[in-house]
Amino acid sequence: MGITIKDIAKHAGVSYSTVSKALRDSPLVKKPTKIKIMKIAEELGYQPNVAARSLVQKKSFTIGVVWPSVERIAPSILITKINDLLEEKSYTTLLSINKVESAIATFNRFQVDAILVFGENKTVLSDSSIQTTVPILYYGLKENSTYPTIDVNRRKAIKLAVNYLQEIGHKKIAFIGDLSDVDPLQKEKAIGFFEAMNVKRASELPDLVIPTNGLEVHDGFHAAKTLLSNNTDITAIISGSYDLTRGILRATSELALHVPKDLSIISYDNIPQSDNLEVTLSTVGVPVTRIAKQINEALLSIIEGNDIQDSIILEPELNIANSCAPFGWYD
Amino acid sequence: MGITIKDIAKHAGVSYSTVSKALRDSPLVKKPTKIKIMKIAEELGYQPNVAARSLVQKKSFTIGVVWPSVERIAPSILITKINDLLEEKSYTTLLSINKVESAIATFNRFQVDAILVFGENKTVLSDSSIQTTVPILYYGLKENSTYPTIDVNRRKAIKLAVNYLQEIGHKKIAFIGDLSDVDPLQKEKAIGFFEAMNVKRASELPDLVIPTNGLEVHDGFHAAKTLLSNNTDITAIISGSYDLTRGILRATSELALHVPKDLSIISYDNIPQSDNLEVTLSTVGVPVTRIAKQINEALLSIIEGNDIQDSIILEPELNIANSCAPFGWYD
DNA sequence: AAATAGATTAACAACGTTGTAATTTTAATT
DNA sequence: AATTAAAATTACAACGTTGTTAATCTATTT
Repeated sequence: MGITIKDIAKHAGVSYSTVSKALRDSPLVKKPTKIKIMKIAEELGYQPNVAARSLVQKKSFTIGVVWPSVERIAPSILITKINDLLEEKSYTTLLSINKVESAIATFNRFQVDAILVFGENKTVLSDSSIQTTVPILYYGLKENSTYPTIDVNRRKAIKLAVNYLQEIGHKKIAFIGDLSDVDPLQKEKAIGFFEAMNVKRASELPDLVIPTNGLEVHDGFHAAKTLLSNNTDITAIISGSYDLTRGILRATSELALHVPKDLSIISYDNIPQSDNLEVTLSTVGVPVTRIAKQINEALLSIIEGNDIQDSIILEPELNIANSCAPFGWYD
Repeated sequence: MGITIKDIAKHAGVSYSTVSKALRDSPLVKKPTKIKIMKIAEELGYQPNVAARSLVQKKSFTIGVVWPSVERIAPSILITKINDLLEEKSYTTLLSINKVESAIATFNRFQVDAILVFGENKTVLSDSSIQTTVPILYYGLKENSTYPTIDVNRRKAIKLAVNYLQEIGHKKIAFIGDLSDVDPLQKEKAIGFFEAMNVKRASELPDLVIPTNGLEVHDGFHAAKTLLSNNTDITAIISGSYDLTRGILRATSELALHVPKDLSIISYDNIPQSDNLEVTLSTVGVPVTRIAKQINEALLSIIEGNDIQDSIILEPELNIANSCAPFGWYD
């Protein structure tokens, strides 16, 4: 069907091994022949056959990404970034939306060079259920997995936020986030809040912890409305995600509350601000670009066969912008 | 690295061609040997090498999906469905989030059996920029493409909704949707509304057409709030998407309006209702399961080499549930 | 002009699998 | 027990590519 190097060889009147070398710009072939061959390849619309190539090279220059939930928005920005970085190194990423085990099996059959698994909130899978000869990297919470993992210290992130707000004088600090048991990633954030506030559980701070049932904009909107109509003495809010924060801002503007004059907000997530919100957000978290870079490096490294140090926890940073101000600043 | 059929052959004391046949359950090998071989394969954790297989079979049992925007939620449900259907036929789907041209090139190198391109709102690409020997199927609006395309008659869908509402006595019918020029798919819906209402453009129905700047829940929420606080005589709303509808319902409940008593709603999109909204929605559109089935069939068909009739427009259907009622029904 | 080193090109095995043709084993018939 | 047909197994080429080794060409030196 497709054009092969043999077709090109015939057209060019050379052997097909010369064509192979020419196309990969080997120094073993003379410039003029190289140019001639490349031109013919171009004309014929030649596309190298990965199957054949990876069969002999045992390399496909492809990274398989296990992406069990296409529906989440947050990780999308991250995967796009990672994709771009890998493209620079002439790697291609391919996503699978199948169940983790079967996605990994598929990628093994395809002999991808590495597999990146996005830690799923629901399924924490045991290593034993996985069969792979391709190296695997996890992104997300490490539970009982022994595969190398990259994760963010979410707990510390929220603590940073609490501590900062306390330093600048805030006393009544609320937390809006998803506390549901199913998502360990979200739970980490809540625990960070509890620890920073010196309590053990949500019930000890009934007025300050507003659980949402998701991470969408309207979840934040509703939580904020509930919170702010009952508790007028709250001076600062920590939000569990970027989308929640957008909802919170929507609520404040509806209640005619000015940020940061009437209310300080620090948001988890450190993604480039796409929407034009009324204020630039103070955030806490690891910038996606940094996460992407780390994952990229780790991927490249495990491909080389260098076992990376088993687990990398990225430390969050605090970014102060215009959504928070010292307590009493405007009085 | 990986286990090959030759390894299995050695363990089983048979030739590797027997192993190949045994693993594909060929009638050419005796049952006992077959069983023995399969057990060994299982034990060794054998994974067939797609590269080698597709090299000789010229088939990879894989469908490449060009997925330029991982961030959209609506198509996610669809692709998940398609994935499931194809899995039944032992096909695997792999997504690429690269630019259309380069995604198609990648899939050609991988010798996938077919490529499914999700029509992107922004890029309407010309055929000439595409180099492919793998058959392509488009989902979405057909512009100047000559590739086979499957699309939904969005214009007619909205008309159906308008006509039905008129039949049951509604006069003041509003439309909430994205009218921005960048997305031809959304524009089609608006045109459907204009045509059904016998006007040429939005400006002729200033109070009845509420443009949103997106298709998210809060876009619907805001549009509905604007609409309903200015116009108390509106008796029915047609919504451009499922998410918008969710926002609209949020607004009505906040304004203490009862659906369908005070307001009838018909929503575009026909997806299985996951959230538990207060009412079951009357919808207009093509059920995702039907779209998925069509795409699935078309894909399988073009793989067989049967050129499908160039373009398939799916006709929408009206589903009446509890979110709309005849005008004056409750008086 | 012959010899030789260096540059360029060609030949060919290998990768893991499948399909076909060839061979061996088994069972049935005489 | 010898023949034969059927069943089961094996051998081997092929898929498109790469890397290594072998062959040829070119230019330089004598």
